Amino acid sequence: MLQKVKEEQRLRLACGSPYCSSAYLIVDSQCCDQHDKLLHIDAKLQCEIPLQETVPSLAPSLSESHFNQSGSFGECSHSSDKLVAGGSTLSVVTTKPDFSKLKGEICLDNLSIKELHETFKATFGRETTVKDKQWLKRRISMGLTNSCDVSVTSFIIKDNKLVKKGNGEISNCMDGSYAEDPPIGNQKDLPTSLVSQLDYHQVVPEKRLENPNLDDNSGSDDHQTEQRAAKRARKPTKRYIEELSEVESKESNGRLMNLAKNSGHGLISLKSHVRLVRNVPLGGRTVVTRLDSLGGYGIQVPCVSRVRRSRPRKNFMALLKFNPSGMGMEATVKKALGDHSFPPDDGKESRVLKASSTPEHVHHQFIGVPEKDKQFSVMSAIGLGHNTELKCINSSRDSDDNVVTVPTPKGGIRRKHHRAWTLSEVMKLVEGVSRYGAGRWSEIKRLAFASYSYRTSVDLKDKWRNLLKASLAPQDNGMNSRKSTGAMPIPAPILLKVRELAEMQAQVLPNLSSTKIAGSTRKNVHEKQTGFL
DNA sequence: GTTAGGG
DNA sequence: CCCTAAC
Repeated sequence: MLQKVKEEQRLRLACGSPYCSSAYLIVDSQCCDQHDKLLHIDAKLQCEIPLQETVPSLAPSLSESHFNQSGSFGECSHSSDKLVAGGSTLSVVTTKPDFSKLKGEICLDNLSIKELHETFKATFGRETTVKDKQWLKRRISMGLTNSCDVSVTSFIIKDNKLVKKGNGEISNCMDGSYAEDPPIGNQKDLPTSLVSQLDYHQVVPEKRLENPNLDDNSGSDDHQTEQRAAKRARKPTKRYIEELSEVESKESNGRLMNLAKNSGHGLISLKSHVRLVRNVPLGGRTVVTRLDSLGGYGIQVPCVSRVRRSRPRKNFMALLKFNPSGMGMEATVKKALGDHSFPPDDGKESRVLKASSTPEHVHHQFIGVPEKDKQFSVMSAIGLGHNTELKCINSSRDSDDNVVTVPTPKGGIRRKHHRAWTLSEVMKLVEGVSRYGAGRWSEIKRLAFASYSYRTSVDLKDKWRNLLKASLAPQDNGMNSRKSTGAMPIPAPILLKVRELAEMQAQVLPNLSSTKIAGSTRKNVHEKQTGFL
């Protein structure tokens, strides 16, 4: 009897976990209806509550439970339809569930807890003290499949290997489970509403099924502890924080609306799992920390309000470079630079005042539409066969390394503006790749891009990646795509060369030791090189 | 420090 | 272009 009580405690605690995992739970326990029943109790209690739009990843603050990190709710909830097939027993709403038939593991596996522990250890490399087979099995399954979606599949653990069972076996096991105890109620048409209510649980986190008499939550603690240990702690990246903050701000708005809507339905407070803890001004930037259940940890992560970094027009450099009368802009550029009076970075004032100063500062003010049109016409007039000509124009202006950087809170620096790749840069890159090979980015940077100090090797690599992508993508009409993207289109011949090079590189790279290339290929390279030299 | 890959 | 892991 004591065993039963213990079992029930654990189940209740488990089911009292965030409701976002309810659907998951209920599906997962198709073969063992323990969670099922309790969940149905929950569902019954929630019957009065109107349906709400679901808000994913909204978990109650109380329970940074292990289910939170099992995966996104959306991922798990898609299997809610399984509920229909599972044959729920909603009628069991008041009495204790009959755990007597839970003893036999029905279909998942036949391992004892001890064996499960061993498997767990083999999977996660550590011991566990959890005695909940359901939990153990799920953990192992998730660990072995790297997925939270074990609910839709049944598993057998054999010799530390995971064997997926087909759906047919699942239904078999359900037969075994439910046939003994035919559901009393009319469960077939229930699930629709039940599922909806389970969804709704997300926005009603406070409504819990908790029995004060069964306050021993050791099992739950165990679960949480194990779960925490199973997943490595990872400091959230700045981007994560930023983007999450963005989402949260939206979500909180929606939540407030929900709160207002529900105020008449006897609901207790809607406690969000995100609580702003304090505001700390930091370097002129307001940093808000909050309590977040990141990966199941109740830790505080900084929460910054994200300011969209606006980007200047992409093809500005190209436009400037291709402007035949571009020299006329120098005066205005200088003036603008003076007006902006930005701090000179590492003693490059002299360069700033040179004619080839960064135009990013001023392009909003000084670039007009007529110029743009003129430049496009110039480009098309030059055509693709006059690369050398383009290069002459560009190389005289591309040698500025006057990159505007902004310090990041972390101490690093970050370039402030996007700098469009010019055609000549692209050609240099292609040439460099053909000469030194894709992957030797630092070489290419040092030798072919010596004068382009604002292009890092990473930039080269990224650009090459994009070129590759562009070369493989179907080439459409240049005019249309140019207008839509705003970026300078890559001429087809260059894309062709990129593709050829990529093809070549794929063959060359595996045989890294051979410096010399096969005759035909080498000839090909030479042709490309002469084309750009 | 470089490179590869994801964001 | 940024960031990170991995080398």
